[in-house]
Amino acid sequence: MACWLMKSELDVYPWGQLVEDGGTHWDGVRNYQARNFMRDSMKLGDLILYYHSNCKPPHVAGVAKVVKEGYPDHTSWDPDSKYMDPKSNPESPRWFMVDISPVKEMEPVSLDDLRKNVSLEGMPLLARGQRLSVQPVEDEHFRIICQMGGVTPTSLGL
DNA sequence: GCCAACGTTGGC
DNA sequence: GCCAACGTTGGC
Repeated sequence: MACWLMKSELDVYPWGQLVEDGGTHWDGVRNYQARNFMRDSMKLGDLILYYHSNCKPPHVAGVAKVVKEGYPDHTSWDPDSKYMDPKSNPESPRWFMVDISPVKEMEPVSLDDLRKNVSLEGMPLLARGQRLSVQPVEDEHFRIICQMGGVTPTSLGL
């Protein structure tokens, strides 16, 4: 099983909304690297750190999991969607998404706390200038962040 | 609100 | 295929 981190802007789709909805399809990603992860790499049951960006402070808010593997993002050919891409269509979809569901809420772990933890050095999230909205997380880093948020990794099967 | 970083676009 | 211009992300 692989581990991931997904960013959501706090005022766009917060963790609480994911919990309320019971899950969601992760539409609207329009970056090739992120798309490739969702289309090719994310597998059923993979765990995800749910990260709130564009807020003070930015933080990890919970753990989610993949409940449906990559499939075409239909909003990419929906003329009413702000994510519409004229180069995508049902016959030749350009963009993909996965479905995720909440697993466990955690005590917020701020970006600053992540930066202070030397065990997390090398995490892509902490690299200068990075802005990938879907990114892989090493298992060990995942476990550490869970613990920082008061969640026991073994309770997640890690 | 600023701006650094970086991805994409499009002229050549 | 290069690269300047432009748009977006996202921390600060």
